This record gives sequence, C-alpha cells and structure tokens, in this order.
Amino acid sequence: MRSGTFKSELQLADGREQVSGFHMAGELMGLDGLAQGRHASGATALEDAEVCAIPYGQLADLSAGSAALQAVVTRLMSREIVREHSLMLLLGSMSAEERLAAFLLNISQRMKARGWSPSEFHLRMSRAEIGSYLGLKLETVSRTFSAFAQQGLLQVDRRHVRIVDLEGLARLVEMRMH
Amino acid sequence: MRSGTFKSELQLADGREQVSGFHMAGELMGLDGLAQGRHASGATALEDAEVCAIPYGQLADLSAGSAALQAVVTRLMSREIVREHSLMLLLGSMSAEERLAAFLLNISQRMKARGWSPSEFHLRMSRAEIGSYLGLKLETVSRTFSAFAQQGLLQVDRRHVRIVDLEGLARLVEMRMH
DNA sequence: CGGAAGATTGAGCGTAGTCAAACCGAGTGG
DNA sequence: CCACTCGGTTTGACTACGCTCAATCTTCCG
Repeated sequence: MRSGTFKSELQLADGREQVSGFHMAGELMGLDGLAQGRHASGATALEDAEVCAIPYGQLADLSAGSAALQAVVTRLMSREIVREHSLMLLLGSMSAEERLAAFLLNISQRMKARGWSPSEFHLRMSRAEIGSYLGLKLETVSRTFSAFAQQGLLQVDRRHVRIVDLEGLARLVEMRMH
Repeated sequence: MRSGTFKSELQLADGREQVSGFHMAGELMGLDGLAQGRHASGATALEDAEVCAIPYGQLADLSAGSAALQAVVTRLMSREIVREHSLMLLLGSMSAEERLAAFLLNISQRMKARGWSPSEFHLRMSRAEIGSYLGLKLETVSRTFSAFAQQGLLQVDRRHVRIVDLEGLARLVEMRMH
C-alpha cells in the first residue's frame, strides 16, 4: 500500500463476515492467499488510496532466484502469523474496555511510526467495523468510547480521537491479570 | 510430529497464557518463529509423543537451493494463517455451543483423516485447555458437553466422546447467521 | 485409607448483547 | 432556505449468556 487505509475481512460459507485487520500506508496485504492461490480474505479501501500490486507468480519466480528476497517473504508471512496471535489473545481473553484500549494503542503506535501525531487522529473506520474487528457489537464500542471519555482517558467526537492519558490506556491493557 | 498430541500456547508479557492450537501426528509446529528467530508460542506434549526436529537454519539453507522446497514452506505458513483465520472467526463471533461444536467437528475430521474413528475418540486435553483454546471457562465447556449429551448429540464420559449426531453438530455451527 | 487433580453441577451475578429511540451531519430536492 | 432522508453514532432499558464462587463427585495414586 502506498497511501490510504484498508480493511480486510474474512467471510464464512454462510455469508457472514468479520473484519480481520486494518491496514495503513507502507503495509503489505494478501499474504494469506499464497497457499491455495486464492485469498481467504477480501480488502476494501476506507478512503482514497494508492496501492502497488505484486503478482504472486512473479514474486515466486523472483524469490526462487534470490535467497534474500525469499527470506523477506518468509519473514513477512511469519510476522502476519504473530500479528494474528495477538488478535487471538485479544479475542480470547480480553474485556470490551481492554480490547478497545489495545486497539487505540495499536493505531497510536502505527500513526507515530508514520510521523503523524500518536495522540490525535481521525479514525477511518466505523464503529461497526471496529466492533467486528474486536469481536464486539457497535453499541458496545460506542459505549466504551464514551466511558473512556468520561474517565478522562481521551476526547472523542465521532471519528476524531484525542488520547489524553496514553499511560492510562496502557495500564488498562496490562491489567488483564487482575 | 511423528505421533502423540501437543498443545501450543501463547503467552503475554504479564504471564497469562492461552492455548493457540492442538496438534496431531503428521502436523508441523513452530512456523511462527521464522520471522524473528524466536518462537512466540511454546508447545507441550499431552501424552507420549515422537517428534522430528527441523533446525530452521538448515531448512533455510536447503530451501534457498530448491524452489520446490521453498514453495512447500510457503504453503505451510500460508495454511497456518488460514487456520488462525478460522479460529479468529470462532473467537470473534460464535456462542459457547457453536465453539464447542466447531471444535468437536474439527477433531472428528482430523481423526478421520488419520484413519481413526471420526465418531468416537479420547480427548487428550483437559476441560481447562479446551476452554482456553475456545475462549471459554472450563465450567462452561463442561456444561456445554452436558447440554450436548442431553440433546442427544453425543455421549460423554470425561474425556471419552462418542458423537451420535454429527449432522446435528454441523447444523449448530452453520446456524451462526441470524 | 487419605489426598490431589479433574470434572460436574448449582446459585447468583455482571458484562456485553438486543431492541429501540433519539440525535447529528451531510446531501438532496422542493 | 428549509424539509427530508439516510448513514452513522449515541444512549437507554432490558435480557441473556457466560463468568464466578462454591460444593460435590470420580478417578487415580501414594
């Protein structure tokens, strides 16, 4: 991805679907399709975006001749597995507040890594999409945003978020042991 | 893995851990460590088992010289990603009954693929481990087993399971819509 | 026999889901 | 310019599913 924001989503046989990730400029999407030559997930742009397509066949041919390129592909796939691991932990054992806090911290980090403000940003996705990603209903996401605002952790106006107490959010996520 | 059964589990900074998969004879474990040369998950045998270790360095060297072997590794990693996708869907959007039904159907399929009975088997893992894997508490797992038995879907005696109505279980999982 | 680990079952509680209403901002058309 | 619609968001009231705490039971093992 050159610029913009994407969501990727999985879908089941019965038609229901679930957001499996949000992607920002500089990231790579579509690693999941390498096995059976068919993607398990679809991707949708959440705003105007620019991408650079890498045909798998060509990538395979090139990396066959280059151990270095091959290692890069392997590392990217492995990183994707690690990313999914943390999402599984989130979905398997965290409360609504912990999930949203983890989500916001993740966005914050990625904004920072791109030279944007880590404490103030505009979310590109709807409450429903966030909920689908976090395994929550949209009402719960909305309520949790309000709760955070009330606790003085952040200021929210629809999709605009200003993180006031970053450490407070981080403490929330790490208090998962209790 | 040559024989036996393993569980693999992730652990967070705070010490809590979650079962991320159960593995049976013929499967490969440890793909997640290829990126940073360090495994994100640990593995524990649930019964006597035989394994065959494949040092990553040697695998990397070999596959650098063989496009075919490289393709195999890539496909295995991609398959792991797909496997995790279905677990994410399970954790993100299924009820306790649906989760346990999906789990049992998965075990059943894998037993069948190995030439064992798909309808009667001995679980190698505790209720707590199943719960950790499915994002449920052990009591909920136990209760759901009892509920299935009462509904005539299966017979349970501790870790011994006999599936009576396979289609009934499958129907449960697919009714996840509405 | 006594102790420990795992499993089952019960009672009560709490978090997140469901259903519903109201609100807000952006666009559209009379 | 205002009325209207529409998608997304917020908030409220109520419900239900799964969690917590606790007791009991079984099996295994010293």
